[in-house]
Amino acid sequence: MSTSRPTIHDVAARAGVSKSLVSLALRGSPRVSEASRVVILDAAAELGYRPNAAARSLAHRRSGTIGVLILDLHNPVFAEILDGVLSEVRGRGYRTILVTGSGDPLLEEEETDKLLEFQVEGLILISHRMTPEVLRSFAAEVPTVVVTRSDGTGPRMDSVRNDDAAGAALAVDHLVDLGHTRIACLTGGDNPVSTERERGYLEAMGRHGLGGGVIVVRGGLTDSAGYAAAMESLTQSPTAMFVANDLAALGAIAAVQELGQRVPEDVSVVGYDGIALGALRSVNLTTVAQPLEEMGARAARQLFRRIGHPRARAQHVTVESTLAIRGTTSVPPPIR
Amino acid sequence: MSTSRPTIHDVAARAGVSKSLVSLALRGSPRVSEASRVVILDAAAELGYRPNAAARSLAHRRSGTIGVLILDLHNPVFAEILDGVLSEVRGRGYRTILVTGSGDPLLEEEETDKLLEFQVEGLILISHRMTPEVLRSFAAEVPTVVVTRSDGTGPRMDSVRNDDAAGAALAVDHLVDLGHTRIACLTGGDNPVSTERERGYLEAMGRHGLGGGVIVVRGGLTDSAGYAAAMESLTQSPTAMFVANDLAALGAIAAVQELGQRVPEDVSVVGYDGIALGALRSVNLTTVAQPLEEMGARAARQLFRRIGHPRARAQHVTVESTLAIRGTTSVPPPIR
DNA sequence: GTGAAAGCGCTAACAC
DNA sequence: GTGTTAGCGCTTTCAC
Repeated sequence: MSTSRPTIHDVAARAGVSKSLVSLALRGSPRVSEASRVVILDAAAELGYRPNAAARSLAHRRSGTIGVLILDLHNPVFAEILDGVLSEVRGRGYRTILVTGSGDPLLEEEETDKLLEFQVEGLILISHRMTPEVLRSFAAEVPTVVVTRSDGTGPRMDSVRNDDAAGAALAVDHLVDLGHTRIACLTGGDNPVSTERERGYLEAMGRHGLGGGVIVVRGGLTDSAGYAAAMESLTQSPTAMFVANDLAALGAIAAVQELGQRVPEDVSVVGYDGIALGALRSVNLTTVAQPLEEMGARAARQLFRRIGHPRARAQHVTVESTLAIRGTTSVPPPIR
Repeated sequence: MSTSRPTIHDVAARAGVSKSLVSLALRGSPRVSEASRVVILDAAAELGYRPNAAARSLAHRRSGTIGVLILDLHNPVFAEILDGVLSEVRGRGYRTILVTGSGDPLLEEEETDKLLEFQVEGLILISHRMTPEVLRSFAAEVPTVVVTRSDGTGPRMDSVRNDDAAGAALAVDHLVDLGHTRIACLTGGDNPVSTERERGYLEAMGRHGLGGGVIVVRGGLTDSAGYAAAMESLTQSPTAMFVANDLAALGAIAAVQELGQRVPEDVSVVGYDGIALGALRSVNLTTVAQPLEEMGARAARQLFRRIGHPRARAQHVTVESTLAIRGTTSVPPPIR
């Protein structure tokens, strides 16, 4: 019954010792005699004793947990970053509490609030959508690392990101190299990451003397948003598309094919992120690939560094993204 | 500073009232005068007071959280089930703690242990891999709902699943209807769900008089496992494949195409799960679709029912899966 | 080695 | 309405 979970007190009674000795024994203190250790551990096992994390956290004044906020469980990109985080966190004896805010700034703030109520000792925010002020107020309370953005700078706040504008330029350069000039940009909407990618596209187009022929269509970061944006962009007959992320790029490919055109023969498509799914031969998506797991692992390492030294200088890491040239890009079709 | 977070005591001092009144005011009790209410709320805001969940949980003797274990963040199927769970949980004033065990029974047990240490009031296990005994021991401590399996039955344990064998039969029937006889089954490995799907395949094949021509290849539940299994199965020239899940089916399609064959003209492919990605036109995967969100929502509802009535009879729900006929299946190629 | 006692931040009677 | 008091389950001095 959850109404009567055995406590340290019950264990002590059964073992015929004091509460404090049980506490010591349970945490493997060397100052406990072998005899009592055995008795206590046996009693605990027989009773099915399970420590109460709330009580421990209260008494110990540290929770031994870190909180992770992720944008959206549907996008595999976050699962891959999270893998990196978890592999670093495990083994340090910390546990992770995971929440999602689904891209809603208010919900995200609420969820992060709850994380702090749990007394997490650190925060990793993966693609959050909160305002800089909100972010700063969290970072003032607890060590914080922001992944995929660097906008919110401030004390006690580190970041890990890639250079989205530079990544976008890689994509555009590749398409221009292939001979494309009518290159559409399907944006990811109003969020810093997408805005940067769009800016990188615009700058690169300008650099190539194509600033007059840009095609920008507002989209989103999901497959269906990519589908819709691609449909809209196709009225302007681009020969190539640079899409805000891989998921949307998959949607864009669907749209192209649905209109009876082929990828890449009629329309080339480049995504962004480098999700594992894109590397599958049936998908074979050309994309700007971020080192996702590494980003997660670095974020976790930075966090523990800061938990150790709360007053350390802010550290902002920019990782290198690379162009993964696969099967969805080729030379443009002959002029029609 | 996390070393000096303001407590209810600080708020009381600043507002010039007692701790208990602060506690009452903060939880919106009507027995607090408007005047003190304002003073207290102001003081709390000025101090940046944030309640300590551990302390509240300890005093209140309920944590207000439920724990969810999911198999794998990489498979979108779990994100979709989780959507259903979260939409039910939110609004009931409960919070959710999410952990993953990555399919490792020991890790899963550890993670679930931690969930219980957090004093979660209920457990939703989505595709766990733990043994029935372990499962039962958890369910004995806390209301538990198992999703996608029903094997572990016992008191205080509900379940939501689909009939995997029946679903597999839908797939085989469809392929046989189209005229296929050389139908391979790419299994998902040694786990109850995959085993059931394989059994359904074998039974359906037998029912159609094809029991002598079964082709079973051991695979897994990831895209790369599907790819490898498909490669292996193709040495036996099947005209159709029933694959353990959608993710693996995507891998299988990649393999078929890589060998220069077309889907569905040369080889038909049927998946299982009904992930949103499969509905995309560029993917257009024929599959046995489970009502994923609904499964999550029902699991949450069952859990709250049981939290309310811990001794209620176990409730095992089987939801209806349907065949989504899309673009990866067609009649077999003419005999070569 | 072991136990008694104080206290972590909060809630919940019960007085006043 | 408001304050006092006694815990919730655990850790942690500090005696012995």
